[in-house]
Amino acid sequence: MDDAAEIPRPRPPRRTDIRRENERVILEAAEKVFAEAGFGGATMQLIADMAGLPKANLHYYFATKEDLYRRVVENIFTIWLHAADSFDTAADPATGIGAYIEAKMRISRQHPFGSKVWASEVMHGAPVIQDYLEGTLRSWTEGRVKAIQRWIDEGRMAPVDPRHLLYMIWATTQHYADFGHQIETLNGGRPFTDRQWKAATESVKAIILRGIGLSTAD
Amino acid sequence: MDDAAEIPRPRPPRRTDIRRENERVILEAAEKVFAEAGFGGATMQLIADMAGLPKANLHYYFATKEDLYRRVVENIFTIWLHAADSFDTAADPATGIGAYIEAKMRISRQHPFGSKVWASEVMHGAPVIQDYLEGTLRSWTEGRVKAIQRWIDEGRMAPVDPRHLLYMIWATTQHYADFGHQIETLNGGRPFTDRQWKAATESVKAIILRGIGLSTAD
DNA sequence: GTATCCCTTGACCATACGGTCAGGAAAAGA
DNA sequence: TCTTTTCCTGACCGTATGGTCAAGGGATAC
Repeated sequence: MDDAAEIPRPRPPRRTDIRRENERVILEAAEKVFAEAGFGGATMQLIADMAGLPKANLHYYFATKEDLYRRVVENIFTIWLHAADSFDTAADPATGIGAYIEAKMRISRQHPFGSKVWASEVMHGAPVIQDYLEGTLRSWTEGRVKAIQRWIDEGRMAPVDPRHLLYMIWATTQHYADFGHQIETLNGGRPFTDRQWKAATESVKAIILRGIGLSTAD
Repeated sequence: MDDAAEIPRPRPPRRTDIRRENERVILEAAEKVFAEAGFGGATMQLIADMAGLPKANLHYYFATKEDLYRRVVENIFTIWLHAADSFDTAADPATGIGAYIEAKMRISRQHPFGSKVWASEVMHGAPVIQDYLEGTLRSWTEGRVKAIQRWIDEGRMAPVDPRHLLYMIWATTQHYADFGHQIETLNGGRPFTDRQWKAATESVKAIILRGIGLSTAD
Protein backbone atom coordinates (compact mmCIF):
# COMPACT_ATOMS: atom_id res chain seq x y z
CA MET A 1 0.00 0.00 0.00
CA ASP A 2 2.95 2.31 0.56
CA ASP A 3 5.19 1.32 -2.31
CA ALA A 4 2.46 1.42 -4.92
CA ALA A 5 3.46 4.25 -7.19
CA GLU A 6 -0.11 5.19 -7.58
CA ILE A 7 0.37 8.83 -6.77
CA PRO A 8 3.10 10.87 -8.43
CA ARG A 9 4.14 12.31 -5.11
CA PRO A 10 4.31 9.40 -2.65
CA ARG A 11 5.26 11.88 0.05
CA PRO A 12 7.14 9.71 2.53
CA PRO A 13 5.83 10.86 5.89
CA ARG A 14 9.06 10.61 7.75
CA ARG A 15 8.56 13.43 10.21
CA THR A 16 4.81 13.56 10.00
CA ASP A 17 4.79 10.17 11.68
CA ILE A 18 6.08 11.86 14.79
CA ARG A 19 2.55 12.99 15.39
CA ARG A 20 1.09 9.51 14.96
CA GLU A 21 3.74 7.87 17.09
CA ASN A 22 3.49 10.40 19.90
CA GLU A 23 -0.27 10.25 19.92
CA ARG A 24 -0.02 6.47 20.17
CA VAL A 25 2.37 6.65 23.10
CA ILE A 26 0.24 9.22 24.87
CA LEU A 27 -2.98 7.31 24.30
CA GLU A 28 -1.40 4.12 25.59
CA ALA A 29 -0.18 5.84 28.74
CA ALA A 30 -3.49 7.63 29.19
CA GLU A 31 -5.45 4.40 28.91
CA LYS A 32 -3.45 2.87 31.70
CA VAL A 33 -3.56 5.89 33.98
CA PHE A 34 -7.27 6.52 33.43
CA ALA A 35 -7.96 2.85 34.17
CA GLU A 36 -5.91 2.80 37.33
CA ALA A 37 -6.92 6.15 38.79
CA GLY A 38 -10.21 7.03 37.12
CA PHE A 39 -10.78 10.25 35.23
CA GLY A 40 -10.74 12.42 38.32
CA GLY A 41 -7.78 10.71 39.90
CA ALA A 42 -5.68 10.73 36.76
CA THR A 43 -3.37 13.70 36.26
CA MET A 44 -1.82 14.96 33.07
CA GLN A 45 1.54 14.91 34.84
CA LEU A 46 1.18 11.21 35.58
CA ILE A 47 0.25 10.44 32.00
CA ALA A 48 3.13 12.56 30.77
CA ASP A 49 5.60 10.76 33.02
CA MET A 50 4.33 7.37 31.89
CA ALA A 51 4.57 8.45 28.25
CA GLY A 52 8.05 9.86 28.82
CA LEU A 53 7.10 13.31 27.61
CA PRO A 54 6.87 16.73 29.25
CA LYS A 55 3.38 17.67 30.28
CA ALA A 56 3.25 20.64 27.93
CA ASN A 57 3.83 18.29 25.04
CA LEU A 58 0.65 16.40 25.87
CA HIS A 59 -1.29 19.62 25.54
CA TYR A 60 0.26 20.15 22.15
CA TYR A 61 -1.37 16.98 20.86
CA PHE A 62 -4.49 16.96 23.02
CA ALA A 63 -5.97 20.29 23.93
CA THR A 64 -7.60 19.21 27.18
CA LYS A 65 -7.73 16.28 29.54
CA GLU A 66 -11.28 15.61 28.36
CA ASP A 67 -10.18 15.43 24.74
CA LEU A 68 -7.54 12.87 25.61
CA TYR A 69 -10.01 10.89 27.67
CA ARG A 70 -12.59 10.92 24.92
CA ARG A 71 -10.08 9.54 22.46
CA VAL A 72 -9.24 6.72 24.85
CA VAL A 73 -12.88 5.79 25.32
CA GLU A 74 -13.54 5.97 21.59
CA ASN A 75 -10.67 3.62 20.90
CA ILE A 76 -12.10 1.10 23.32
CA PHE A 77 -15.55 1.37 21.85
CA THR A 78 -14.14 0.58 18.43
CA ILE A 79 -12.51 -2.56 19.79
CA TRP A 80 -15.78 -3.66 21.37
CA LEU A 81 -17.60 -3.27 18.10
CA HIS A 82 -15.09 -5.24 16.08
CA ALA A 83 -15.35 -8.05 18.60
CA ALA A 84 -18.92 -8.58 17.61
CA ASP A 85 -18.13 -9.53 14.05
CA SER A 86 -17.91 -13.18 14.99
CA PHE A 87 -21.54 -13.00 15.95
CA ASP A 88 -22.68 -12.40 12.41
CA THR A 89 -20.47 -14.74 10.42
CA ALA A 90 -21.99 -17.83 12.02
CA ALA A 91 -25.48 -19.02 11.25
CA ASP A 92 -25.41 -21.59 14.03
CA PRO A 93 -26.30 -20.08 17.43
CA ALA A 94 -23.85 -22.20 19.39
CA THR A 95 -21.00 -21.27 17.08
CA GLY A 96 -21.95 -17.61 16.90
CA ILE A 97 -22.51 -17.04 20.58
CA GLY A 98 -19.58 -19.24 21.51
CA ALA A 99 -17.27 -17.31 19.22
CA TYR A 100 -18.59 -14.04 20.59
CA ILE A 101 -17.84 -15.15 24.14
CA GLU A 102 -14.37 -16.25 23.10
CA ALA A 103 -13.71 -12.92 21.40
CA LYS A 104 -14.87 -10.97 24.41
CA MET A 105 -12.74 -13.06 26.76
CA ARG A 106 -9.75 -12.46 24.51
CA ILE A 107 -10.36 -8.73 24.66
CA SER A 108 -10.68 -8.83 28.43
CA ARG A 109 -7.24 -10.35 28.53
CA GLN A 110 -5.63 -8.13 25.92
CA HIS A 111 -7.26 -4.83 26.78
CA PRO A 112 -7.97 -4.87 30.51
CA PHE A 113 -7.27 -1.15 30.84
CA GLY A 114 -9.65 -0.23 28.09
CA SER A 115 -12.36 -2.35 29.63
CA LYS A 116 -11.88 -0.59 32.95
CA VAL A 117 -12.02 2.86 31.43
CA TRP A 118 -15.23 1.92 29.69
CA ALA A 119 -16.69 0.52 32.89
CA SER A 120 -15.71 3.62 34.81
CA GLU A 121 -17.21 5.87 32.18
CA VAL A 122 -20.53 4.02 32.19
CA MET A 123 -20.62 3.83 35.98
CA HIS A 124 -20.28 7.58 36.18
CA GLY A 125 -23.28 8.03 33.94
CA ALA A 126 -21.45 8.06 30.60
CA PRO A 127 -20.93 11.84 30.58
CA VAL A 128 -18.62 11.58 27.58
CA ILE A 129 -20.02 8.77 25.44
CA GLN A 130 -23.74 9.02 26.02
CA ASP A 131 -24.19 9.60 22.28
CA TYR A 132 -22.47 6.28 21.53
CA LEU A 133 -24.78 4.49 23.94
CA GLU A 134 -27.87 5.99 22.39
CA GLY A 135 -26.63 5.61 18.84
CA THR A 136 -24.27 2.87 17.83
CA LEU A 137 -24.65 0.64 20.86
CA ARG A 138 -28.41 0.78 20.88
CA SER A 139 -28.79 -0.08 17.21
CA TRP A 140 -26.12 -2.77 17.44
CA THR A 141 -27.93 -4.29 20.39
CA GLU A 142 -31.27 -4.22 18.66
CA GLY A 143 -29.81 -6.02 15.68
CA ARG A 144 -28.32 -8.73 17.87
CA VAL A 145 -31.54 -9.07 19.85
CA LYS A 146 -33.45 -9.69 16.64
CA ALA A 147 -30.92 -12.27 15.50
CA ILE A 148 -31.18 -14.15 18.78
CA GLN A 149 -34.96 -13.90 18.76
CA ARG A 150 -34.97 -15.44 15.31
CA TRP A 151 -32.96 -18.39 16.58
CA ILE A 152 -35.43 -18.76 19.42
CA ASP A 153 -38.42 -18.58 17.10
CA GLU A 154 -36.83 -21.26 14.94
CA GLY A 155 -36.53 -23.45 18.02
CA ARG A 156 -32.76 -23.53 17.79
CA MET A 157 -32.22 -22.40 21.37
CA ALA A 158 -34.17 -22.04 24.59
CA PRO A 159 -36.58 -19.11 24.87
CA VAL A 160 -34.60 -16.63 26.95
CA ASP A 161 -34.79 -12.86 26.86
CA PRO A 162 -32.09 -11.92 24.32
CA ARG A 163 -31.25 -8.71 26.15
CA HIS A 164 -30.55 -10.41 29.42
CA LEU A 165 -28.47 -12.98 27.60
CA LEU A 166 -26.37 -10.22 26.07
CA TYR A 167 -26.02 -8.49 29.43
CA MET A 168 -24.86 -11.75 30.96
CA ILE A 169 -22.24 -12.22 28.27
CA TRP A 170 -21.02 -8.66 28.63
CA ALA A 171 -20.99 -8.80 32.41
CA THR A 172 -19.26 -12.14 32.69
CA THR A 173 -16.58 -11.62 30.09
CA GLN A 174 -15.76 -8.07 31.16
CA HIS A 175 -15.66 -9.17 34.79
CA TYR A 176 -12.37 -10.93 34.08
CA ALA A 177 -10.90 -7.57 33.07
CA ASP A 178 -12.68 -5.13 35.36
CA PHE A 179 -12.41 -7.29 38.47
CA GLY A 180 -9.11 -8.81 37.43
CA HIS A 181 -7.46 -7.66 40.62
CA GLN A 182 -10.06 -9.40 42.77
CA ILE A 183 -9.80 -12.57 40.71
CA GLU A 184 -6.03 -12.44 40.90
CA THR A 185 -6.19 -12.08 44.67
CA LEU A 186 -8.53 -15.07 44.90
CA ASN A 187 -6.10 -16.93 42.66
CA GLY A 188 -3.40 -16.72 45.30
CA GLY A 189 -2.15 -13.34 44.10
CA ARG A 190 -1.04 -14.79 40.78
CA PRO A 191 -2.41 -13.67 37.43
CA PHE A 192 -4.13 -16.24 35.25
CA THR A 193 -1.90 -18.47 33.18
CA ASP A 194 -2.70 -19.35 29.58
CA ARG A 195 -4.26 -22.54 30.82
CA GLN A 196 -6.40 -20.69 33.35
CA TRP A 197 -7.64 -18.23 30.76
CA LYS A 198 -8.60 -21.13 28.54
CA ALA A 199 -10.37 -22.84 31.44
CA ALA A 200 -12.22 -19.63 32.31
CA THR A 201 -13.34 -19.20 28.72
CA GLU A 202 -14.52 -22.80 28.50
CA SER A 203 -16.35 -22.52 31.82
CA VAL A 204 -18.17 -19.38 30.76
CA LYS A 205 -19.04 -20.86 27.37
CA ALA A 206 -20.19 -24.13 28.92
CA ILE A 207 -22.53 -22.58 31.47
CA ILE A 208 -24.03 -20.00 29.16
CA LEU A 209 -24.47 -22.29 26.16
CA ARG A 210 -26.01 -25.00 28.29
CA GLY A 211 -28.06 -22.31 29.98
CA ILE A 212 -29.69 -21.37 26.70
CA GLY A 213 -30.29 -24.93 25.66
CA LEU A 214 -27.27 -25.55 23.47
CA SER A 215 -25.03 -28.55 23.93
CA THR A 216 -21.41 -27.73 24.61
CA ALA A 217 -19.84 -29.23 21.53
CA ASP A 218 -16.21 -28.75 22.50
CA MET B 1 -32.25 -3.51 75.14
CA ASP B 2 -32.71 0.16 75.90
CA ASP B 3 -35.60 0.07 78.33
CA ALA B 4 -34.16 -2.75 80.39
CA ALA B 5 -33.39 -1.15 83.74
CA GLU B 6 -30.27 -3.17 83.94
CA ILE B 7 -28.03 -0.22 84.58
CA PRO B 8 -28.95 2.39 87.16
CA ARG B 9 -28.24 5.13 84.69
CA PRO B 10 -30.06 4.29 81.42
CA ARG B 11 -28.61 7.43 79.91
CA PRO B 12 -31.10 8.33 77.17
CA PRO B 13 -28.91 9.36 74.27
CA ARG B 14 -30.97 12.27 73.11
CA ARG B 15 -28.26 14.50 71.78
CA THR B 16 -25.54 11.92 71.47
CA ASP B 17 -27.54 10.58 68.57
CA ILE B 18 -26.59 13.71 66.70
CA ARG B 19 -23.33 12.00 65.96
CA ARG B 20 -24.96 8.84 64.68
CA GLU B 21 -27.47 10.74 62.57
CA ASN B 22 -24.92 13.08 61.05
CA GLU B 23 -22.56 10.25 60.29
CA ARG B 24 -25.42 8.45 58.59
CA VAL B 25 -26.27 11.48 56.47
CA ILE B 26 -22.65 12.04 55.54
CA LEU B 27 -22.06 8.40 54.67
CA GLU B 28 -25.15 8.33 52.50
CA ALA B 29 -24.07 11.43 50.62
CA ALA B 30 -20.53 10.16 50.34
CA GLU B 31 -21.66 6.82 48.91
CA LYS B 32 -23.54 8.60 46.17
CA VAL B 33 -20.79 11.07 45.34
CA PHE B 34 -18.02 8.47 45.39
CA ALA B 35 -20.14 6.26 43.12
CA GLU B 36 -20.86 9.02 40.65
CA ALA B 37 -17.47 10.68 40.54
CA GLY B 38 -14.99 8.07 41.75
CA PHE B 39 -12.65 8.63 44.65
CA GLY B 40 -10.47 11.09 42.79
CA GLY B 41 -13.34 12.97 41.24
CA ALA B 42 -15.31 13.26 44.45
CA THR B 43 -14.73 16.38 46.53
CA MET B 44 -15.45 16.96 50.17
CA GLN B 45 -17.33 20.10 49.19
CA LEU B 46 -19.67 18.11 46.95
CA ILE B 47 -20.33 15.56 49.67
CA ALA B 48 -20.91 18.35 52.16
CA ASP B 49 -23.38 20.08 49.85
CA MET B 50 -25.26 16.85 49.25
CA ALA B 51 -25.34 16.17 52.98
CA GLY B 52 -26.47 19.72 53.68
CA LEU B 53 -23.57 20.42 56.03
CA PRO B 54 -20.59 22.76 55.88
CA LYS B 55 -17.42 21.11 54.72
CA ALA B 56 -15.65 21.71 58.00
CA ASN B 57 -18.34 19.69 59.73
CA LEU B 58 -17.47 16.67 57.64
CA HIS B 59 -13.92 16.86 58.90
CA TYR B 60 -15.25 16.96 62.42
CA TYR B 61 -16.75 13.49 61.97
CA PHE B 62 -14.29 12.04 59.47
CA ALA B 63 -10.70 13.14 59.75
CA THR B 64 -9.76 12.65 56.12
CA LYS B 65 -11.36 11.89 52.78
CA GLU B 66 -9.75 8.45 52.91
CA ASP B 67 -11.34 7.70 56.27
CA LEU B 68 -14.76 8.59 54.92
CA TYR B 69 -14.18 6.51 51.81
CA ARG B 70 -13.04 3.53 53.80
CA ARG B 71 -16.17 3.61 55.92
CA VAL B 72 -18.29 3.67 52.77
CA VAL B 73 -16.53 0.68 51.29
CA GLU B 74 -16.68 -1.22 54.58
CA ASN B 75 -20.43 -0.68 54.78
CA ILE B 76 -20.87 -2.12 51.32
CA PHE B 77 -18.70 -5.10 52.08
CA THR B 78 -20.87 -5.89 55.09
CA ILE B 79 -23.96 -5.85 52.90
CA TRP B 80 -22.33 -8.21 50.42
CA LEU B 81 -21.49 -10.67 53.14
CA HIS B 82 -24.98 -10.72 54.62
CA ALA B 83 -26.38 -11.43 51.17
CA ALA B 84 -24.62 -14.75 51.16
CA ASP B 85 -26.52 -16.13 54.12
CA SER B 86 -29.17 -17.59 51.83
CA PHE B 87 -26.48 -19.74 50.34
CA ASP B 88 -25.99 -21.71 53.53
CA THR B 89 -29.53 -22.17 54.78
CA ALA B 90 -30.50 -24.29 51.78
CA ALA B 91 -29.26 -27.83 51.33
CA ASP B 92 -30.63 -28.03 47.80
CA PRO B 93 -28.29 -26.47 45.20
CA ALA B 94 -31.07 -25.02 43.07
CA THR B 95 -32.67 -23.37 46.06
CA GLY B 96 -29.40 -22.16 47.53
CA ILE B 97 -27.89 -20.75 44.36
CA GLY B 98 -31.26 -19.43 43.22
CA ALA B 99 -31.78 -17.61 46.49
CA TYR B 100 -28.26 -16.23 46.33
CA ILE B 101 -28.87 -14.84 42.85
CA GLU B 102 -32.12 -13.32 44.02
CA ALA B 103 -30.46 -11.73 47.01
CA LYS B 104 -27.68 -10.29 44.88
CA MET B 105 -30.15 -8.91 42.36
CA ARG B 106 -32.09 -7.30 45.18
CA ILE B 107 -28.93 -5.64 46.46
CA SER B 108 -28.05 -4.41 42.99
CA ARG B 109 -31.40 -2.67 42.93
CA GLN B 110 -31.33 -1.33 46.47
CA HIS B 111 -27.67 -0.38 46.74
CA PRO B 112 -26.49 0.57 43.27
CA PHE B 113 -24.18 3.25 44.61
CA GLY B 114 -22.48 0.87 46.98
CA SER B 115 -21.97 -1.63 44.22
CA LYS B 116 -20.35 1.03 42.06
CA VAL B 117 -18.03 2.18 44.80
CA TRP B 118 -16.95 -1.40 45.35
CA ALA B 119 -16.41 -1.93 41.64
CA SER B 120 -14.41 1.27 41.38
CA GLU B 121 -12.28 0.31 44.36
CA VAL B 122 -11.48 -3.12 42.95
CA MET B 123 -10.83 -1.75 39.47
CA HIS B 124 -8.25 0.62 40.89
CA GLY B 125 -6.40 -2.26 42.52
CA ALA B 126 -8.23 -2.24 45.84
CA PRO B 127 -5.81 0.19 47.50
CA VAL B 128 -8.06 0.52 50.53
CA ILE B 129 -9.66 -2.88 51.03
CA GLN B 130 -6.95 -5.28 49.90
CA ASP B 131 -6.95 -6.79 53.37
CA TYR B 132 -10.63 -7.64 53.01
CA LEU B 133 -9.98 -9.35 49.70
CA GLU B 134 -7.16 -11.42 51.11
CA GLY B 135 -8.94 -12.17 54.36
CA THR B 136 -12.69 -12.33 54.59
CA LEU B 137 -13.50 -12.58 50.90
CA ARG B 138 -10.93 -15.27 50.21
CA SER B 139 -12.02 -17.51 53.06
CA TRP B 140 -15.69 -16.93 52.29
CA THR B 141 -15.05 -17.88 48.67
CA GLU B 142 -13.16 -21.01 49.60
CA GLY B 143 -16.03 -22.13 51.82
CA ARG B 144 -18.54 -21.61 49.04
CA VAL B 145 -16.32 -23.35 46.51
CA LYS B 146 -16.15 -26.40 48.75
CA ALA B 147 -19.92 -26.41 49.22
CA ILE B 148 -20.49 -26.28 45.47
CA GLN B 149 -17.84 -28.91 44.86
CA ARG B 150 -19.62 -31.19 47.32
CA TRP B 151 -22.86 -30.80 45.36
CA ILE B 152 -20.98 -31.66 42.20
CA ASP B 153 -19.34 -34.70 43.77
CA GLU B 154 -22.75 -35.87 44.91
CA GLY B 155 -23.97 -35.58 41.33
CA ARG B 156 -26.53 -32.97 42.22
CA MET B 157 -25.37 -30.50 39.60
CA ALA B 158 -23.20 -30.39 36.49
CA PRO B 159 -19.43 -30.46 36.96
CA VAL B 160 -18.49 -26.81 36.50
CA ASP B 161 -15.62 -24.93 38.08
CA PRO B 162 -17.19 -23.49 41.24
CA ARG B 163 -15.02 -20.38 41.09
CA HIS B 164 -16.09 -19.44 37.61
CA LEU B 165 -19.69 -20.08 38.59
CA LEU B 166 -19.32 -17.65 41.48
CA TYR B 167 -17.62 -15.09 39.27
CA MET B 168 -20.46 -15.38 36.80
CA ILE B 169 -23.05 -14.81 39.51
CA TRP B 170 -21.17 -11.83 40.88
CA ALA B 171 -20.56 -10.35 37.45
CA THR B 172 -24.07 -10.77 36.17
CA THR B 173 -25.94 -9.58 39.23
CA GLN B 174 -23.67 -6.62 39.88
CA HIS B 175 -23.84 -5.66 36.21
CA TYR B 176 -27.40 -4.50 36.75
CA ALA B 177 -26.10 -2.00 39.32
CA ASP B 178 -22.70 -1.05 37.92
CA PHE B 179 -23.86 -0.75 34.32
CA GLY B 180 -27.32 0.42 35.29
CA HIS B 181 -26.94 3.54 33.22
CA GLN B 182 -26.11 1.58 30.08
CA ILE B 183 -29.00 -0.80 30.68
CA GLU B 184 -31.33 2.12 31.29
CA THR B 185 -30.24 3.73 28.05
CA LEU B 186 -30.84 0.48 26.16
CA ASN B 187 -34.23 0.34 27.88
CA GLY B 188 -35.32 3.49 26.13
CA GLY B 189 -33.90 5.76 28.81
CA ARG B 190 -36.31 4.45 31.42
CA PRO B 191 -35.24 2.69 34.61
CA PHE B 192 -36.43 -0.84 35.16
CA THR B 193 -39.91 -1.27 36.52
CA ASP B 194 -40.75 -3.78 39.23
CA ARG B 195 -41.83 -6.18 36.53
CA GLN B 196 -38.59 -5.72 34.60
CA TRP B 197 -36.48 -6.33 37.67
CA LYS B 198 -38.42 -9.52 38.29
CA ALA B 199 -37.96 -10.57 34.67
CA ALA B 200 -34.24 -9.84 34.84
CA THR B 201 -33.88 -11.88 38.01
CA GLU B 202 -35.79 -14.79 36.49
CA SER B 203 -33.75 -14.64 33.29
CA VAL B 204 -30.48 -14.70 35.17
CA LYS B 205 -31.65 -17.51 37.41
CA ALA B 206 -33.00 -19.51 34.48
CA ILE B 207 -29.85 -19.33 32.38
CA ILE B 208 -27.43 -19.98 35.21
CA LEU B 209 -29.40 -22.76 36.87
CA ARG B 210 -29.96 -24.50 33.57
CA GLY B 211 -26.34 -23.86 32.75
CA ILE B 212 -25.23 -25.88 35.75
CA GLY B 213 -27.66 -28.68 35.09
CA LEU B 214 -30.50 -27.69 37.39
CA SER B 215 -34.08 -27.49 36.20
CA THR B 216 -35.70 -24.09 36.60
CA ALA B 217 -38.40 -24.97 39.09
CA ASP B 218 -40.22 -21.65 39.04
C1' DG C 1 21.30 30.00 2.80
C1' DT C 2 17.09 30.98 4.75
C1' DA C 3 12.26 30.99 5.36
C1' DT C 4 8.75 27.97 6.86
C1' DC C 5 6.54 24.75 9.45
C1' DC C 6 6.02 21.49 12.96
C1' DC C 7 7.51 20.18 17.23
C1' DT C 8 9.38 20.83 22.10
C1' DT C 9 9.49 22.58 26.74
C1' DG C 10 10.59 25.28 31.12
C1' DA C 11 8.31 28.57 33.48
C1' DC C 12 4.26 30.41 34.79
C1' DC C 13 -0.85 31.26 36.30
C1' DA C 14 -5.46 30.96 38.26
C1' DT C 15 -8.14 27.84 40.45
C1' DA C 16 -9.74 24.39 43.44
C1' DC C 17 -8.71 21.02 46.52
C1' DG C 18 -7.99 18.63 51.26
C1' DG C 19 -7.30 19.95 55.52
C1' DT C 20 -6.71 23.29 59.80
C1' DC C 21 -8.05 26.21 63.42
C1' DA C 22 -9.89 29.31 66.59
C1' DG C 23 -13.78 30.83 68.44
C1' DG C 24 -18.47 30.43 69.39
C1' DA C 25 -23.16 27.96 70.17
C1' DA C 26 -25.63 24.56 72.46
C1' DA C 27 -26.49 20.97 75.25
C1' DA C 28 -25.30 18.00 79.50
C1' DG C 29 -23.77 17.61 83.99
C1' DA C 30 -23.12 19.60 88.69
C1' DT D 1 -26.31 28.87 87.81
C1' DC D 2 -21.87 27.63 86.43
C1' DT D 3 -18.76 24.22 84.22
C1' DT D 4 -17.71 20.97 80.95
C1' DT D 5 -18.25 18.58 76.89
C1' DT D 6 -19.79 18.15 72.38
C1' DC D 7 -20.85 20.17 68.22
C1' DC D 8 -20.60 23.75 64.58
C1' DT D 9 -18.46 26.74 61.02
C1' DG D 10 -16.31 30.89 58.49
C1' DA D 11 -11.97 31.98 57.29
C1' DC D 12 -7.75 30.54 56.11
C1' DC D 13 -3.42 27.87 54.14
C1' DG D 14 -0.20 25.12 51.41
C1' DT D 15 -0.30 22.36 47.58
C1' DA D 16 -1.19 20.42 43.21
C1' DT D 17 -3.76 20.57 39.17
C1' DG D 18 -5.23 21.74 34.27
C1' DG D 19 -3.89 24.71 31.15
C1' DT D 20 -1.04 28.73 28.80
C1' DC D 21 2.69 30.88 26.55
C1' DA D 22 6.68 32.49 24.50
C1' DA D 23 11.04 31.23 23.16
C1' DG D 24 13.59 28.07 20.98
C1' DG D 25 15.05 23.69 18.09
C1' DG D 26 15.41 21.19 13.77
C1' DA D 27 14.16 19.31 9.58
C1' DT D 28 12.31 20.37 4.96
C1' DA D 29 11.32 23.28 0.74
C1' DC D 30 12.84 26.69 -2.26
